[in-house]
Parts: sequence; structure tokens; C-alpha cells
Amino acid sequence: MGKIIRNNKDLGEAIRLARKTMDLRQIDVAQKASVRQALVSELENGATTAKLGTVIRVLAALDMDLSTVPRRKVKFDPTEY
Amino acid sequence: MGKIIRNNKDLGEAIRLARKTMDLRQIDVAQKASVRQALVSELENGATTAKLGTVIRVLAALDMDLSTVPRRKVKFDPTEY
DNA sequence: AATTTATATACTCTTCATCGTATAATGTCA
DNA sequence: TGACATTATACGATGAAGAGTATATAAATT
Repeated sequence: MGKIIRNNKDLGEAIRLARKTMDLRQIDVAQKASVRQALVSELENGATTAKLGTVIRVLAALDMDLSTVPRRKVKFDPTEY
Repeated sequence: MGKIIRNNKDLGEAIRLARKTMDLRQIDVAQKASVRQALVSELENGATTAKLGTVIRVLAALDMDLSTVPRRKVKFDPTEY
């Protein structure tokens, strides 16, 4: 389903992918989220560690939510089968 | 599954619930996440808008991850049936 | 009730995210 | 190639997050 976010790089990838998928420009996302185009660029390139509120607003502009999920250390646990 | 985080209050609830479930004190979580006990308190009470990095570290201390999820505006869509 | 333990609040200081703005770099297309 | 659109980078200013530390409540235990 969603993408696990453990660092700025993960976040940047998620944002860029969603934006491209929706065929939007950085300026479009920026305006929707009330931030600068420059900031969207920085976020996508993992160049800044954003504030939670900012992340939430940018993701919302891309029709995404942030969610907590139980941590999974392994991708596949054979004992489950 | 996880809990949608759209504001500080959502985050605070998620953190406190997870901490109680694991039977930990704020100081325990704080040390694991390398933050002050005071900050954990503030987060749980939604009294501060944290930085993403901080949120990730605190959630990790509680065996949780942050994830992006497609936004669902409605809980139940009758046209799906 | 008194003592210990846990949580909440307070205050100054430092660091850093974001702004506004401008411009450089890169990409796109006629 | 040239014009236009998009993205990346720069820089000073500002505001807010988090630290350290201390203390005030509140909760629990004896």
C-alpha cells in the first residue's frame, strides 16, 4: 500500500512520485499546500528535514495522508506459514 | 491498521496509546528517541508541531513507522457495492 | 499523610525550517 | 537555436523546534 517514511529521502521520493503521477508542477503543489515552490523542490530532493505540519500539508495536496503503522523489521516471516 | 495523522492531536494520541500499551514511561521513550521527557509530554498533549525527524524517532522507539497512504475522504462508499 | 515516582509546565538559548525573493540551471518545444 | 516553462539553488530575515534545566503538579506506593 503506502510507502514507509524513515528519512527525508523516503519522503522526497513519495512526494515526487505522487506529483508526477498526478501530472502537477511543483508550483501547483506548493500553492495548494501554502509553501514555496523552492520548498517542494528541497523536499523532493531530501535536502531538508521538514516539520510535521508541512509534510502533512504537502501530502494532502497530493491526496495522501500520513499514517502510523506497526514496524516490520522483516519483509517476509517464514514462521507465519 | 494504523492511525491517520492529520494534526498534532492525532499524533499525540497515537504516541500515548502505543506507549501505554508497551507499558513504558515518557522518560523511557525519550531516552530511546534521544529527546527530553518534556518533549514526549508535549507531543502526547499535542502542544507542539514537531519536526519530521523527531516524530520518526519517537515512533521508532515505540516500534512504529510512519507511512504515506492514499487519502480516503469517505469511510464508506456505497457505489463500491 | 508522607514519600517516591511520573507527568506537565516554564524559561533562556541555540539550531534550523521556512519565508520572500531572486536567479541559475535545466528541460521542452516550435 | 531561441523562447518559454520548470526546477534547483542562494541568501538574509524570521519564527519555531528542541535542548538543558528546574520546578510544579499529579499519581502512585508504603
